[in-house]
Amino acid sequence: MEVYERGFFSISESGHQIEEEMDVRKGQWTEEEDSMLKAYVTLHGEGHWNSVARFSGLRRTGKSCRLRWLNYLRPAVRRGNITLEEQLLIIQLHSIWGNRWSKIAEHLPGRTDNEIKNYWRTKVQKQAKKLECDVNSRKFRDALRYEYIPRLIEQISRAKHESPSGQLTYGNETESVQVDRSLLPESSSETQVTYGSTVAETWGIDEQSNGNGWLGGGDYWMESEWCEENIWFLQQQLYDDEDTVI
DNA sequence: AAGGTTTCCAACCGCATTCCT
DNA sequence: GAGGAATGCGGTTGGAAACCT
Repeated sequence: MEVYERGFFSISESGHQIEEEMDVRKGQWTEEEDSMLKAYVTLHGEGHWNSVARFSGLRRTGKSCRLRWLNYLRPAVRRGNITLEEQLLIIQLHSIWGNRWSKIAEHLPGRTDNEIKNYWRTKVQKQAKKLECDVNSRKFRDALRYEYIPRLIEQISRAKHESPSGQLTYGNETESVQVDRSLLPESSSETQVTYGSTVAETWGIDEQSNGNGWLGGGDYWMESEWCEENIWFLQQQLYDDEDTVI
């Protein structure tokens, strides 16, 4: 169903402000709108979104055009599931920056802040809820950092060795993700996790195994790792730590 | 098969920040 | 420097798809 709302387009033209009232379309973008936006931006470049909205023939607001381009149409945008390495990065970077999604997204080539935010809410927060603790609580963070992630890495390594070729399936990725050492928290003597290197290095994964350092593309989604066994394990850990972790 | 519920993600909204005149 | 427009960011929501009963 098409949804229109009466709204104003406001643009600067030759130093003058022009405002025009017209119907503004809302809701899902159609293929036709996508092609119009793509064609316009390809020709004129990014930016000046209100002008894009006005002159491309799209009955959308500048904001809407910008969002659609950045989150969906931009050639650099990676589609598909968040890879394991990306998941690890997100968890790690979130522990440093919190909900600063755009900042986190800067370190995940082709991923948008919106995608990362959605991932966090639908996957990570959901698990925190299952564990009956707040996603931002020290408990949950420590559980992830000291127990869950190393355990995850162990499982990956095992899977790696169990695969017939001795290698993980990486898919067709060509980009690699690295974590800036300065962005990482201090390493802890209490954990086997050592921060301050590439993610692969950090968790003992052989970066050379696929020739490009990318761990993604395979079937190693976090979803599959949040199995009952892991939930149980984390719950036990949380209860065990009840007195020691504030 | 049908209806209800849950999940997921694209897109909207409002506020903050940056840019421009 | 001030004011207004444009852009960016993070929280929230609506609805389609998937799943369950």
